[in-house]
Amino acid sequence: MVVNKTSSRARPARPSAFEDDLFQNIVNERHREILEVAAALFAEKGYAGTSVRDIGEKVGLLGGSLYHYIKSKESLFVCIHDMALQLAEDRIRDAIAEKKDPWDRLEAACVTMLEIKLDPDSLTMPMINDFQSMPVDVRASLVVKRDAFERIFVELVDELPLASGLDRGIYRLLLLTLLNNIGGWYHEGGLTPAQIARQIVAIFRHDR
Amino acid sequence: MVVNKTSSRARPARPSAFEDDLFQNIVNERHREILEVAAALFAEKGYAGTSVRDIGEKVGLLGGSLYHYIKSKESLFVCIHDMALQLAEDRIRDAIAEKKDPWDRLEAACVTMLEIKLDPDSLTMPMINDFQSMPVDVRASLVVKRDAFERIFVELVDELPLASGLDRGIYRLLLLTLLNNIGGWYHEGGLTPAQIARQIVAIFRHDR
DNA sequence: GTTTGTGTAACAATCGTTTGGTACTAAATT
DNA sequence: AATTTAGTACCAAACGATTGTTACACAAAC
Repeated sequence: MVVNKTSSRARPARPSAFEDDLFQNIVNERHREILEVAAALFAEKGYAGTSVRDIGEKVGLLGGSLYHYIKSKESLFVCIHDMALQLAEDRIRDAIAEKKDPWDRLEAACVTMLEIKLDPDSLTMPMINDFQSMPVDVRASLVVKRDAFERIFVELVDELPLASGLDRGIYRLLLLTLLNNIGGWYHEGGLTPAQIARQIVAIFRHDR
Repeated sequence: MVVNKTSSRARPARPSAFEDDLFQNIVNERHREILEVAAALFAEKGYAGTSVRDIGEKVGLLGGSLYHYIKSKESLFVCIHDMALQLAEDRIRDAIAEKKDPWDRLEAACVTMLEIKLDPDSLTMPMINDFQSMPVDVRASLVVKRDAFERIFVELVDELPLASGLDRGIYRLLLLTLLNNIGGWYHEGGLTPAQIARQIVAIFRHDR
């Protein structure tokens, strides 16, 4: 039948949805795809280095068409960033809840953190460090949220029976710097995120 | 005197230079200024986030006029990057030459490295991690040179009487990750670069 | 009179974003 | 059951701004 001469575009706006579930899924599907693709691109090429058209191409849309789903490129980044932080915080709190020993808890947190940050196809990956090319006001708000997230590690480090002579402030700062920047050289095929995390904790372990 | 009606532009191309030294200096002065300003901007806003006109404005030139000194924005970055690495390597080799004890040598290297990377007005500062928004081929060549530079630390780590159970490969990778990314949060007024470096070595110190 | 430094002005490309229209579906109205 | 209405998902095309870069003119110094 000649019915679909124009089928190359114009995917059905909605599926045959008697059930609201499916409809919801389709909508969220696209939203989620955009978030994930954008997250991956931001992580790979930075915020300034990623164009809206780049994102569109990877989802199969024109750049302009993205604006049906997003308010602006900036808001898209902020959204991704916030979701990533929230998801990470939840997963980490979950992981440390079952542990009692302070060093075990720190290790669990580090392992989870790295697994999140190094997961190549997850929107949680790009808890990007790319605040650089951001407008200053946005950057400020991002930093605030990041700081809030990192308070988990304040608690964890405070629990530690840490060797005297080590300042807990810089200790935590250094640990987070490490966790945040493994992504710069990590590639699949070498050590697993968990193995790396355990090496980190091994180095940072200085008992009182 | 009305002599300088047009003085807002057209600074004398050369000073009254009987001596070649001075002439050389002036030429290099401009060159160096451009290198430094560009370095600072790249470090602050990233490569993609810094425009040629941004750089020009900070040196007091129009964007187009910069092309009297540079071949392209890309080559400017590469040039800065290479000079920074060379300078850093020299200074670090210098600093460790006088030390004998392996841990002392590592500490000297770390202190020097951080002093270089955290010096706000030095073109050595931006041994930037911003390879992200770079064309892939350029990125590859930058990584090669960076790897060459970091071989200093391969030697230093190999010398260490390191506690067994610690893999020297990741150990070095983690140490460098740390040194390379302090710039993300460092600001003057807190600990000095040297103090931070010593804290790092204190944490990384695990004798056999 | 050539060389060196700079401004002016433009180039094509790309940027984020907006507008307007088209294909389509789901629900409402007839 | 047929037709209108509403609304979604998308493309096509353009918008003004900004990007890296070049061509050309002019002024000062040699």
